[in-house]
Amino acid sequence: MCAECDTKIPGKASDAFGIPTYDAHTIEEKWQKVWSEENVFATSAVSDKPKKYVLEMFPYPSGDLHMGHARNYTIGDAMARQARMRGFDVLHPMGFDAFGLPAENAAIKHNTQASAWTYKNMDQAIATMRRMGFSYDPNTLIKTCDPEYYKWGQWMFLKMWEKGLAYRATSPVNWCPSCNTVLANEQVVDGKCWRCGSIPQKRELSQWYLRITDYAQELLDGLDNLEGWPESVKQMQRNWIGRSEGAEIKFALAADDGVTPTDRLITVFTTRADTIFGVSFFVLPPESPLAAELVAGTEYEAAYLELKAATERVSSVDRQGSEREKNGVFSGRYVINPLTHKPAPIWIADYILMDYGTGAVMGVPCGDQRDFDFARKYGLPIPPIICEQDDPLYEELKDQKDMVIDNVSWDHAMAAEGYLVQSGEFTGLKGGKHSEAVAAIIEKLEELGIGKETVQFRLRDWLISRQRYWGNPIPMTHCDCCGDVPVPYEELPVQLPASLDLGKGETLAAYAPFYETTCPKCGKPAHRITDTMDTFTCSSWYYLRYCDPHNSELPFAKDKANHWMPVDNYIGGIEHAILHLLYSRFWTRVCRDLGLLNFDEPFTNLLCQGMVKDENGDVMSKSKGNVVPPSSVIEPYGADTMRLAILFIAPPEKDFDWDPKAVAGCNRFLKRAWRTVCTLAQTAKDEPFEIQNASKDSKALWREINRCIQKCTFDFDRMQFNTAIAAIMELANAADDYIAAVPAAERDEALSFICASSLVRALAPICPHWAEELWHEQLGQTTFVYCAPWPDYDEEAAKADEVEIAVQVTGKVRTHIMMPREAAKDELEAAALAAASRWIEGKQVIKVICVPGSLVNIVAK
RNA sequence: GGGAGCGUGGCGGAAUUGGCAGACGCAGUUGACUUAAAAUCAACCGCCCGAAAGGCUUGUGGGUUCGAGUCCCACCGCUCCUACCA
Repeated sequence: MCAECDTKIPGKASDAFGIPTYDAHTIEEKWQKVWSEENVFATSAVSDKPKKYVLEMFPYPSGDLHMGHARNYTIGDAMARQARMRGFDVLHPMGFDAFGLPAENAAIKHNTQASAWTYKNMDQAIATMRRMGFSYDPNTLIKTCDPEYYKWGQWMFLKMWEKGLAYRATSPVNWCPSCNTVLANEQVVDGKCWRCGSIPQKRELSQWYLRITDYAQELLDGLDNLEGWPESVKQMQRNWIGRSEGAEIKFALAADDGVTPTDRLITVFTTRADTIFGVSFFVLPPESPLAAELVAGTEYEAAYLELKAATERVSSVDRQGSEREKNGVFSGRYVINPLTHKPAPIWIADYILMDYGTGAVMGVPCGDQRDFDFARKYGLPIPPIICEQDDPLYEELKDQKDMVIDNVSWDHAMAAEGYLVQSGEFTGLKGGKHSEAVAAIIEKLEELGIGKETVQFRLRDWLISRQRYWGNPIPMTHCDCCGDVPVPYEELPVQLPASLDLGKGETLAAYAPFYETTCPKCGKPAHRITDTMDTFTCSSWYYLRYCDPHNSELPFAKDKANHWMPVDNYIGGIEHAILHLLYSRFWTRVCRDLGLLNFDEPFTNLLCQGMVKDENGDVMSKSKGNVVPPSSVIEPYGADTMRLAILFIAPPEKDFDWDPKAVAGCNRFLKRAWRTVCTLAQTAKDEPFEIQNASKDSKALWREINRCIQKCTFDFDRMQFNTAIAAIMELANAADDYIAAVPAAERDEALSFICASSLVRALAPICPHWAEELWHEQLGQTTFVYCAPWPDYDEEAAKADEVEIAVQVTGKVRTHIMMPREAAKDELEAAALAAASRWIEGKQVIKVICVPGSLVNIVAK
């Protein structure tokens, strides 16, 4: 910059001391061009070095990248670059999750093609990635909407079909009326569509599923071994899989007299078999076909139909929540309790779900709050069958022969812990989930052949059909005589037609050139399946394709996947804790069982980065108008300041509030450290440092260098970039102290070089352009700093010869003494006692604790 | 209702895992340079009392220990996830 008029002076500006100005834009453009031309980010050749696969979750190209992407990719890029410097073979790829509904909506709005919109956005995102200096191998750039990629998704679908892992079924599904498609269970978030927030409707449709429930137990067990995953994510997956241990129990339907058991059995699932003596009613959901059958043609039918209609009118979001009042009607029929042989009335109620367990529940108001609420509302009995041992009720009821059927003083169900009463031979046993009472009663039921121990999962099969255009077509045909017939492998991929006019409302289902086909089996005219696959199928295996991105024979070669996988560091947002991360764990296991690879888990270490919020701690959003685009930092300060700020302001897993002042502070540091390196470079010589003859100042700086690199190396390993940067700042401060204290002519040339080169290399993964420029122009290096070795450190050299020892008297720091680092315990003790004489005078020293190199605690009374 | 996590200066956050709390940075105060401002540089910067010596301090209360931000128990507060899942 010109000091007078603030315009930029072309060429290399420098100050009175011959130090060039730090001009971020010029050097960033310069090195981005060189890196690209020299193809320096190509994946390292497979060698005998250890491998490291660093992966950031690929973006959906909905526009340009935002701060969340910038943070995600900066973390990964720093990891990948440092791993390369540490001597790993590194795979660091990037691509795009390019199928999806926003492209269709944009195409309609702007009267263009979904593909055109998608490719344009991808180009823009690629340009921003380049401007950020990210080190992606361009050879791995996968776009999931390319036929070379989605062909293999279809291929794997067919393999799953052959193994029975893909199937078609008709069942009630979540239909989003705004997106005009069905949604997977995982995609109904808070009772709303995950994408648009509309409330899905239940529809009975024939849809395609992947059998993820076959892997429920394995997916659950696998979590225990994922030590590199955040506990919160593992817990979310555990909850989602939702394993419940319990029992299935058969209740006989009573004949019309209400007391005589018939042969017709109705099965319930319960986790609380111990409470079976407290069953005072029985409940079916309104959607239950059995419920409809029981009331058909009876006086109860009208009330039932009304309840059913009312339930259907209530949206699923309103039906959820325990606050909602429970509604039910009596069916007129009874079941017989298999242990008490007493009848219980069958009710039909809206708080029971058709698709969990067996779709029938035994009502135990004493042990379950929901059943309790329902019983109170409809005046059903609440027989006490469980209570605390110190409750007077316990003594009263434990030997009771005739059933006491209610205790009107109760206002809520009993807590889980308690002991059984009024429960026949089981009275006195401890009840609760997994209790001895549960075990005893299940044993009894099994003996009688009317029940068995069983495990229930909450996880449902993965519904992958989408009635949308911009996705991967399901490679199946339907023939009137042969049924569902797979498209032969040699005809893959089933190509998406490019010319669909979405603006005119054309859909795949109504587009004859797409759906008209012939049956691969019998050759007669047939109908192509027009559903496309959920985009989460595309993102469930992209990390495998990166290992072998151009394979035309297979999705990926087994040896390449086995070499690079699993991903060593996977970085992305917590919003994928269930959806993407669970699907990918499933898909990897399917690939394993198809013989495509040899491991179970795709991601060894997972880092969920926190959100980037605005200055007030609010989430950035277009509607709030508080979005800070990456360009607003890159333009004034450059990409290196942006990268430094993102990593320095907060640890990666925490949310961070955008603070423009702190960003300016990071830019200030880069400028200051630039001057520090340039100043050191003026007296630098690349030769070994001789510590023996070094001055006191030199020795101190040498120690700081080693301390900094040790700390930095440790912090990179645990991905705590904020403290790594703090250590680099400390070294820069120490170097400034050295420069201030020692005149240029007296500076140690070897040390000057080592210090400058350590600063440059330690910061290189974080601020690569800054480092590359100084590495070449100030330190005269000819290789790329990207390929330079990570600086070494000497643990011994990082320690001071003389250390300050804290002297405590009974746990309180009173004074400090300087001691040689290797001082023996008795020396330390003697020195400390002398130094602390003031505080221990007249007291008796009971004992002295010496922690070498740190402190002495004198316990005195 | 169930689960997970967190609580440290004015702010973001450190603390080598039981050993000197507050690293590093932001903000702030004072000074230098400047006609002035910005930028830059230097010093200060948890709270209280004080002339000094000192005392207090990691949400609150208790415990273990020579020693606790860190471990244990109880409570208070916040955040996220999940939910008529039987």
